[in-house]
Amino acid sequence: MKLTKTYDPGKYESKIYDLWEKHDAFTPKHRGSKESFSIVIPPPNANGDLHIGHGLTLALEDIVVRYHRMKGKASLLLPGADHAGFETWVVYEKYLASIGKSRFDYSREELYEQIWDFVDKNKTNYLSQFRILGASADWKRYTYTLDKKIVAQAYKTFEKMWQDGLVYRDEKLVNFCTYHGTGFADIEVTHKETKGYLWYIKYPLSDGSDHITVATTRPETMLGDMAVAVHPDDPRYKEMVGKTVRVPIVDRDIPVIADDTVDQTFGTGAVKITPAHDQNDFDMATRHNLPQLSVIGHDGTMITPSPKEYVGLSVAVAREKIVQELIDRDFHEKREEITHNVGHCYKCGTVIEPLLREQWFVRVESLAKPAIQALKKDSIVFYPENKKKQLITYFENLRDWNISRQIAWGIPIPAFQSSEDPSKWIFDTRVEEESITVDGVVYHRDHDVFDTWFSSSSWPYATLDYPDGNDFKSFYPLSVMETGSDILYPWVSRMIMLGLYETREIPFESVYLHGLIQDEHGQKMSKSKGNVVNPIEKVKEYGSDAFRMGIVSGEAAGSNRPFTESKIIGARNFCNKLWNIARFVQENVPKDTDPTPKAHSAADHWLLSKLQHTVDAVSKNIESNRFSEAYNSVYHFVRDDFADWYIEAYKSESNPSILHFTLESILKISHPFAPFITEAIWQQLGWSDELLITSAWPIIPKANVAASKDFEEIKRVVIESRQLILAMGLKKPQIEHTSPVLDAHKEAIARMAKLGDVILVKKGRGLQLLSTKHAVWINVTDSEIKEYKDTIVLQLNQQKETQARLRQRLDNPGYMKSAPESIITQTQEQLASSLSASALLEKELARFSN
RNA sequence: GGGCGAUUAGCUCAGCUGGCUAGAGCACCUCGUUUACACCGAGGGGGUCGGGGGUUCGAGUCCCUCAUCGCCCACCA
Repeated sequence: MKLTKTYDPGKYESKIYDLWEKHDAFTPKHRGSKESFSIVIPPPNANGDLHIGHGLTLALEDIVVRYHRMKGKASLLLPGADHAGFETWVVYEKYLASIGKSRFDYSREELYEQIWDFVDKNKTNYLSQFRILGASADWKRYTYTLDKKIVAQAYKTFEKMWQDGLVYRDEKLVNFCTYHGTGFADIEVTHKETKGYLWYIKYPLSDGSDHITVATTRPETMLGDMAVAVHPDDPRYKEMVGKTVRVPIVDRDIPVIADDTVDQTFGTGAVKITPAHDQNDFDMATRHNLPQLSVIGHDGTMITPSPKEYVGLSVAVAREKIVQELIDRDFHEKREEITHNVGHCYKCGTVIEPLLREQWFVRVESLAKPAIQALKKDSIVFYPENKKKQLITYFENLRDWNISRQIAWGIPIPAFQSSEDPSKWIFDTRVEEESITVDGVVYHRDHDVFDTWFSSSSWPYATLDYPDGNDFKSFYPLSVMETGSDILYPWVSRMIMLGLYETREIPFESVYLHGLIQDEHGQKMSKSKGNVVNPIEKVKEYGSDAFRMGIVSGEAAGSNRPFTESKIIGARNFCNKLWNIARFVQENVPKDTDPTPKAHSAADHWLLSKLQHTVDAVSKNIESNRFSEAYNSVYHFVRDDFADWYIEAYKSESNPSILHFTLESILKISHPFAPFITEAIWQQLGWSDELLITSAWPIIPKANVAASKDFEEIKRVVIESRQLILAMGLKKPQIEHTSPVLDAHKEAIARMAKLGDVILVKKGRGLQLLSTKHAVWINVTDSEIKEYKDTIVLQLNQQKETQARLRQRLDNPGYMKSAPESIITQTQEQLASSLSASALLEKELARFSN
């Protein structure tokens, strides 16, 4: 079948994807290699549409997987979806609000059911988007984070930790969003520079002898103050340590304590301690055995034991009222403006309240230790490398991990509390029951659910049917974990810890972290700014292949990068180039052509050697995760070497076997980047019964070096002729030369440089070319050369400068002593060629000296 | 406060372990429709590689320092 004149992606893409699926091409199979290669896709939120970051993720992962598949390895790209606990919860709450309801209108069970259906309905969206982006994912292995096996794995992990004493229940400060009514892990809190006030408040000594002034940004928490702390060496307060002060308004006596974490230079050097509402104070209280007193509730309002007139007020209102009362009663000294960091809910922006709450915690120390060791031993390779060090630091400073979340959407925590002894909890997976009876005692289920990251931390092995599944044996540890650098801490860190804990192995051999895709001006994409780029729209506009190549071009591990539409356009144009090359080849390769490449001409040898370099470079760069470089190699080989030089030369010197072989090779090395168009061409050519996607990565026969150098000379003659023709305004001039090599390719040279004729002579006339080792003259008149004199002078000067620089280098004893021989030889050759060029130029000038 | 990174052509960025006469894409200028392609081809202009210092025969590349920008972490009340 003949190819149409232009490539229309919309006409081919979905058909090609169907073809792959029909042939089961995504199922991992060994094709000549015993090795396996595996990537599990970081599961996107099942409820949402894919964004540009997913586009990048899928492009990168699919490139690698397609490459290894063609290398003959059993290659797995495992797709999945995330129930995305809190993320989806927020979306659903918004939906409820839009229909005039709220979470308080339903029971937890009702909410869970509703959200399940809600997600199920939206899920199809992004599943089709995976296909549009060309992901060669094995759909038979598709996994959802609420699938039975994933939940079962989460319960197994929890149970194991329970038995190993790694989970415990404790009343600690948690980062609580009073709007969403749930706690967060430390990393889920966003700290923002916020303007506020620093209030100076007088706390009188109980004996009435004096007072201490404390500075605070949160006067309302003074209702829960349990101490005033000063630095032990602070001379201002030495006398007061051990005495008590009376908290204004509530008139409670609290001790003055000494603790060396107090900063003497901040505020007054005296700090009020509110253990129930500040992490720092909580830690200090623990050290000094102080009790905790909660005065703020989980809904963000003041609670008893605050004075009656404060109970029920929001924190902000209570703050104003307290300050006013302090002023009225003369406890207020002054107020300063201050900028400080305040934790906010990353979703709704509500100020996070540290509140006391009983939660499940994971003891991280014994989990982090093996992880640190593994990283220090370089068991996992990081791209970029520096992320490894950052992760080690993170592990070393990790606090215990709060895994309870107070939302309905998620995996219920399999723990039940004794109705007789509230401090007694048992592990049980009958979470569909509200309460259970064990040994005659009734137990009530914990209503909280797991932090999403807790269950998704087992993703690398739970998806592979750990511990007994075949997939686990074949594909674990994963070859690469490719994900966004923003989830290095919340996800990657935990997969490493839990992977080591459960499977005793690292979960993946390497980690590739991509940066954020920003808009064209380097701004973060966000709905409110209206600068969000939808990958699916770009695919519709330019084709899936163009999107992939455009998004990969310029990609470097770890760094953020602006979205550049022009790169996608460039890639689209490249697709068209591929298409038209194929058309040319199709028209010029007869049906019965022997596909074994047989190089005859200089161009043939040159092309094969370039192709070999390209295949090597592409392989090497993909294997070292340098995707942009790999793509560039393909791009330049196709455009520059094959299209601009070989095909042009081919029009005078044909060799169908090389054309056939090279096009096949081009389709193969382009396939990981542009899977659709390459397969479409492959199918249309009909040269092979197999699919391109499962064909073998090309092996290139060795080329003759001397012959391929001959073509380099031919190129030089052509290029310089073109330059002179344009610079001197010539029309189809002829060139004369003394070289049998050039003579053998005179038609190609004449055609490419648009020359009238290429003539073999004993001694030529006109202006001699500088860039080739052959003696070549472009046939121009003396008067034309004379007009060109200025340029000749310029060129001569440049050559002289070059020579001076090279001579200086060669005259330098240090250089001659230390530089490697190859570099010295190179310098000598450069000098020699510059000298011969300047000799020619001087000869010309001598002729026109007057 | 700590850590990490960036600063190279008008724009967006490559430049891996020091050898570069500093590259690419887009944009720009000139020329061109030769039967694959105008989603094209040929040619060209444009950078003292943020400033300063150092190591070296040699530095965009290594070290120090300053400046600017960005990101992450952190309990300065």
